[in-house]
Amino acid sequence: MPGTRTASGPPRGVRTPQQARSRRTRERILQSAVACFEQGGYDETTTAAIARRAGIGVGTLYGYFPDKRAILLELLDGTVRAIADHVVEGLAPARWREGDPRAHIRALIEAVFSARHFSPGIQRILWERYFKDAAFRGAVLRLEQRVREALERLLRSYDGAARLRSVDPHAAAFVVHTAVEWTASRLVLGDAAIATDAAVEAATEMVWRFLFDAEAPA
Amino acid sequence: MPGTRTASGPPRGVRTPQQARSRRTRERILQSAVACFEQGGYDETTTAAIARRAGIGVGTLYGYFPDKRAILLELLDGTVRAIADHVVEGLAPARWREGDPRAHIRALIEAVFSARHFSPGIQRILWERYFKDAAFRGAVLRLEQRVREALERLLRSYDGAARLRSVDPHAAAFVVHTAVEWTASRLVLGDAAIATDAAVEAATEMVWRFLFDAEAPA
Amino acid sequence: MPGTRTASGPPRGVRTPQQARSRRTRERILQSAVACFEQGGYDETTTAAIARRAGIGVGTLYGYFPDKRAILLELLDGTVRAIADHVVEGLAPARWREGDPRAHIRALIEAVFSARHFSPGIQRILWERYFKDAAFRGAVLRLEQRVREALERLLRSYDGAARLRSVDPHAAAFVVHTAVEWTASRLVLGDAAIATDAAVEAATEMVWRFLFDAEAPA
Amino acid sequence: MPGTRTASGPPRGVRTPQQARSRRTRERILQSAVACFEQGGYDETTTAAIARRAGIGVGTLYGYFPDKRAILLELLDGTVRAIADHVVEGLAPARWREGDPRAHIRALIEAVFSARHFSPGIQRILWERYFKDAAFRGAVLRLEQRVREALERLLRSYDGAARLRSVDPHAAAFVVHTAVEWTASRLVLGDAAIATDAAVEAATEMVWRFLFDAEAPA
DNA sequence: GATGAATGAGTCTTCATTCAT
DNA sequence: CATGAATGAAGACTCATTCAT
Repeated sequence: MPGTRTASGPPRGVRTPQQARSRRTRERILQSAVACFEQGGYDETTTAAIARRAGIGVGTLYGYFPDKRAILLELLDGTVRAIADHVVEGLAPARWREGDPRAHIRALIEAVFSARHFSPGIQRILWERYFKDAAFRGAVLRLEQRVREALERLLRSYDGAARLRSVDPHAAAFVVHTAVEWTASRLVLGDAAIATDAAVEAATEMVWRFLFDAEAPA
Repeated sequence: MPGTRTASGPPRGVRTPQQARSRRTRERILQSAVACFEQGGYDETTTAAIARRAGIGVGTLYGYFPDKRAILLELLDGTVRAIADHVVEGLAPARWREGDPRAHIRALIEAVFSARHFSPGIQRILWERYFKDAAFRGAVLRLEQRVREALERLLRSYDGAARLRSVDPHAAAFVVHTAVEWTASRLVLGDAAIATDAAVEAATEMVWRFLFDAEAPA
Repeated sequence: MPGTRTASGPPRGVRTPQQARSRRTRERILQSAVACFEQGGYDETTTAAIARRAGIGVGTLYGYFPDKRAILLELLDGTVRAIADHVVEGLAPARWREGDPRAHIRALIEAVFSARHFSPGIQRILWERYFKDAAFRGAVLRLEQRVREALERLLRSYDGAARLRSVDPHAAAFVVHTAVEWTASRLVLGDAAIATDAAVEAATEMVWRFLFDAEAPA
Repeated sequence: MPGTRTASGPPRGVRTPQQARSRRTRERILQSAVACFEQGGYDETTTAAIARRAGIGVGTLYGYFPDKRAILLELLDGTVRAIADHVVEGLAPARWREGDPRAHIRALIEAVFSARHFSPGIQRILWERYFKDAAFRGAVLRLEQRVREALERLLRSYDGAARLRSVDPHAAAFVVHTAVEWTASRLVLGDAAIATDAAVEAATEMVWRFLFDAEAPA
């Protein structure tokens, strides 16, 4: 329940959005923040700039968020958590009972890539903050942890498969997750001259061969 | 004006010890910078702090480096470039003509992991700056590019191999490089509760199966 | 527009309860202000905090008082003026015609001490503002002036007394008033490890000996 | 030893004045601060204003003092502590062995009055902060405590005297000190239309009669 | 009359860089 | 060459007050 306060202190800028206008203002702030962050990075973006672009006063902004960082955290929830939730869902063992594992892998990787494509600027800020802000890093780590655990659970559920028998599911989950995450991030950030399709295909192949495939293509 | 000579240049004999001292001062600055950056991050470290720890005045520091960022760039050369050089060397096709590919892969991955282990603080700063400083990112990208190209060249030199025939070497190089790089980085930064050995093993297995292996383990 | 009447003014009967409610709201604001001021000081207390604690909106508060300072001024009238009035009354020469002067002195000092004890927080704010706000200082000075004048008048009415003959009544009034006022204030604020009784006794003795007594205690 | 630091942190603006120019700059800051504080009060004075009046940049100011409050504290030491030291000295029992007690009293009170006259603006700020800043209040209280204790010690050393026998020295010291302190302060601040001489005389008479005199003037 | 969202001027403080000594 | 005092632009955040609903 956001907005709930324990004691008696002042509401330190947590104008709970109950009215329509309020909600719209809040939304405008977030959108402005994304645009500013994308353009100039987090540190370089001033709260005044966010407010100006949102067409409001600085004070108003502080009525909705306790500080600059809170805006970023909110953005994280809206973006990264959504991706994580989707991936965790896609890793539910029940889904993998039927159908081709390779197709499943490809679908998931594709989802990750396209999700990250949605707001490349946020990706950049995400990693920028990750190394500078311990609390932020913690939040990201928790989300990643959920994904890794879901992946590990899936791998363990396949324990009959030949390839998986000889691999530590914990380490495998870590490596696979890390590989896909970073490939997607770097690609989205334009750090490589690779077509997205080709990258998805290569990543899929790598993961599939690692975890499932055992036959040489003719 | 003490030390001013009319037109003949400084005497040969005096110069050398000065240069030696100069080199030592430069070295002290770099060491101090590493320590400071590791402790508090790049942005949070003031040039005054670096100078103090190096036992010199701020002005002196600016006699050796044009600005704060130059120190970091220098550090990058000393750390990241060394790793890159080593990896590029290890990827020379000539070396892979004989011996077990899996052993080669493992050796390289191990080298990357242990190299990055050497100065985890620098790793952190490396990535922190990567997302904030375009020029810095460019420098890193150029180093990475060299590695990826070496890797791609190696893959192409194996064109007879069954597995590699069905994979785009460019994309494969990108995916493999990205996966190993990030796995090593995150591990070094303590972002995962995985033993280094297990991670190396898993990464090796993934890359090997992706690129070479075609038989199911008995 | 509910409640709008054409041209006849509001009905007599309805007004009174509104005024009563108004008075109650006003009272609530003052009480809230006292509590807030005591807790955190004047400057640190925000108008929003006062309103919240009073259970009303900020705008409403501004319907009852033109600004923050006006609330304080009102409080001053309710607290300090009451003390001053009481003391002035107690200094009326008519009262001192009969009875023991020492008993009178003691009674007055006691009254001052206990009055100030009533709301120590207000005492703190009183002096805090005194030095910061010229208008406020003026208001306090006027109240003090009345007390000093009453005291001076009393002293002059005693002009037969031996001790008083050799003292300038104006200066004496100032010194006595100032001494008692500050002793009471500092004590109430907990700035000294002295029992109130002991302080009252000492102050009484000092004033009495100064103004009246001429015999050494046996 | 000001400027001594325990651990390794940066010297947070404590440019220790060892060079002549440095000392002069420091002095200029303090003088400017006094002038600004006197003119507009502590809270209202911005660090920028102090710097401007001192003819230096803001940053320079922060090189000499960690923050605004430190400047005030320094001022306190230079002003109030000096008065306290002088008074404590004047209260040494040895000095009172010979000579007229009344003359001693008068001399001390005169000293207090004239000392406070020296920098009335500082007096105002002193009391302004006293009620707002707990640490500051603590510092003042400690100084006062020293004076009160010296006074109490003096009173106890007189234990043969008739008047003193019937008075609690602790309470008496508190009352006398408080009375003189506040009379001097209020007078210096121009809060009363009394000539300084008359006030000194009245205060002296009050204290003397309280503590020593037992005979009615003929 | 009540409300509370919006306002924005104003404050302290930091730090990379320069330059007179 | 070394030094470190001086600089001043820049930024996050607060809060008394207003006014549209």
